[in-house]
Amino acid sequence: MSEEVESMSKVTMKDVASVMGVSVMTVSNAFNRPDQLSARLRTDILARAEKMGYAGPDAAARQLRAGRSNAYGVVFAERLSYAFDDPFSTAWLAAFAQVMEADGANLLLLSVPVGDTDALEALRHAAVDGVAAMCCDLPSIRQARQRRLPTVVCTKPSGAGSDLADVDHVVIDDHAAGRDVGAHLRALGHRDVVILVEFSYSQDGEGVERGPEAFGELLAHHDRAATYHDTWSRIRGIVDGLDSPTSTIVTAGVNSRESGRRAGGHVLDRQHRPTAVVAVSDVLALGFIDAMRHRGLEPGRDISVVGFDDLPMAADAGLTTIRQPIAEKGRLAAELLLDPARTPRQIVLPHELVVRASTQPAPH
Amino acid sequence: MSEEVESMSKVTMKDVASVMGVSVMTVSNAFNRPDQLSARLRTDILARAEKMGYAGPDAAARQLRAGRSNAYGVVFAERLSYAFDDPFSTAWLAAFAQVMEADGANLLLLSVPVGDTDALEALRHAAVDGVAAMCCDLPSIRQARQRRLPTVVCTKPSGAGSDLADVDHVVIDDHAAGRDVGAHLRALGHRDVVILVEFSYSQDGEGVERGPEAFGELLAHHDRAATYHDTWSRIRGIVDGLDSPTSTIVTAGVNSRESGRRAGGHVLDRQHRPTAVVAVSDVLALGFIDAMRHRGLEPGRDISVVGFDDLPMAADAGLTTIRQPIAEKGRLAAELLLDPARTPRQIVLPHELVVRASTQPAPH
DNA sequence: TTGTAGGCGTTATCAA
DNA sequence: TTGATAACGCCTACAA
Repeated sequence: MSEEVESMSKVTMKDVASVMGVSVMTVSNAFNRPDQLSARLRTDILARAEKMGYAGPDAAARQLRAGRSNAYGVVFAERLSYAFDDPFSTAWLAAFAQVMEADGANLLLLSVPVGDTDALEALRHAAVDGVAAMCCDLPSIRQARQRRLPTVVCTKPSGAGSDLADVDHVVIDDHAAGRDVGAHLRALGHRDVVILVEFSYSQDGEGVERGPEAFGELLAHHDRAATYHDTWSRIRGIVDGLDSPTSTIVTAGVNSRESGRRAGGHVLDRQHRPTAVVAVSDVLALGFIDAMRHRGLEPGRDISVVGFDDLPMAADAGLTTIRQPIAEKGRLAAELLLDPARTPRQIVLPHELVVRASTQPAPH
Repeated sequence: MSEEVESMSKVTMKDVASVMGVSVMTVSNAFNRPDQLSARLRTDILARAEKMGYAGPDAAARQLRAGRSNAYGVVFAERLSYAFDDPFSTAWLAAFAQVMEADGANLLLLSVPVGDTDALEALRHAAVDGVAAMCCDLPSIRQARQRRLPTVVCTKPSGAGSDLADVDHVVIDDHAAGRDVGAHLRALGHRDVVILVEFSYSQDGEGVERGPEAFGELLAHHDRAATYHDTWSRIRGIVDGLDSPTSTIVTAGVNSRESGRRAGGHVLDRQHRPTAVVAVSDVLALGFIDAMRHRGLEPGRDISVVGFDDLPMAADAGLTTIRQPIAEKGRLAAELLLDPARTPRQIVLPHELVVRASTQPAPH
């Protein structure tokens, strides 16, 4: 029915303008400035544009002209499916999104797995006005900063890379939090502690244990690590707080309940059981508790268990944990991004040890 | 230290080129085509660019030039925090993201609440190569199509808007699913059924009831509705399956467990309790079960309960429900977007009534 | 109320 | 291996 169907190529403002016998500017105004032309003309132009198959002002061209995209990137070191599955992640995102949304800004989710150079390239090509990193590796942060984009991270890249010392951040003092946990367990008399961590240290597979003898090496690695800075700091803190070198580190592979359950199995089925287990996240800790219950063991009574984060389900499970203001982290990160003038831009939020039934005095 | 600090304005390729005494093209190649120039020159250019504060090729300009953004939009009719909180939503997103990720594409999350014209504008300005709508209102779909973007929806805009009849989609037959539920309950002898829905019909507040007399009006409304098409179809199906006009519709306000709990309270505390309750989502159904348990009632024994979706937690709760392939929906939506040639482009996936302990024969 | 000129920063093409 | 030119599609000035 439409007379002027363009047989090929994209219909542009110029086409619409020439067909209508008006200037390009008038067409532009018809779309963006209704007050700049007669209602009648505007209606005609819009109708004709529609009929011609004009798609409306091109977003990329408009962004180039405007110098901004109205979108903010969120970088994950993990696959995006993790971002949607993990309770910490979704809570952070919800808070971050709420602030962005209120400002009419959109979210661009970017997955940049450690070592994935293509993804790092994609980060370079993403049209965003700023970047927030909930958890990410050093190269991502460097990439974002090299692009001169406002950049906020939510775990501090401590130790490694002095070039990142001045990056904007919203964090907690993970080392102090770890120390609180260690001290708590020590006060309860625990001397034999397993630390359950999510990542794979070097080539360690799931369930691999590292005894005290490896701690020096581990902590040295900490300073060079490209990611997991919060976890490393926590571990260091836990060890400091325990003030005893008899802890063991067990790697779970990934940060999930299922993973914690499996790694927990390894820990529970070995000959010598610890009196306490600290997981570097609630999710892992809850998985460990699953493993305990599966074997008829009761957290607190048989083995004390501690997590990190204080997710809602931690309370339900009676899990002793470190509470950190997850939503506040997301909210502030978004606000720092939206308002470059806002200060301070390096924020350390308070954490709190929440003692519940899962930690009890060590036996004997 | 850097000699050539530009005092103001943005450093561009041209600046770098002139300082280096090479052409703009060479600088461009230094960034994008390492093989097009000597390694030596490339290194020099990159180093100088860095020192000059050049941010790297501008993403918007590059996208304009390339004609694509490598990002796909996901439109929600809800606030983004809902997208991260709701289990159905996160499951769909995880699957959708997985496919996109594998293709190196990014996700742009767009919240377009019903009636929010600004957000609709934002959708027009978003630089994306395609749009998927997990749940969204008609105007959003129209906007996306008007932009001539590949568009896929995951709930069919049935009835309303014949202009949308040919939109690509990945759906289930919600009406048939509803009918299965209705028939199941009817076979069990249930004649007095409450349908718990998430949205607010016209100005109805939370817990407002609509008796059979309003059904005609409700279903007529269905055909004009701008959103919630799946829910409307389900309701219509349930009523058809029950084959009796004695059902009542109760609105919960939003689709959340908490909301289902509260609306469930209204239903349970009224004088006349139904023998069965069908919620249009598992989340609502689980909330209703919470409300029952809170009053010492047992699902199935005291009141039969049915949900929709078959989330993992539905199985744990022994909830009879309609299983739909959530991840498959997300995966296929992404694949349709990424491959415009893929057929068929209107997919109806199978659903299945999963009968569990929460539905039992009606008393007496 | 409408039109004209110019540039936003890149990159494909083709020539040298 | 490198360079000049010409779009890409739009919108801010400013002029009429």
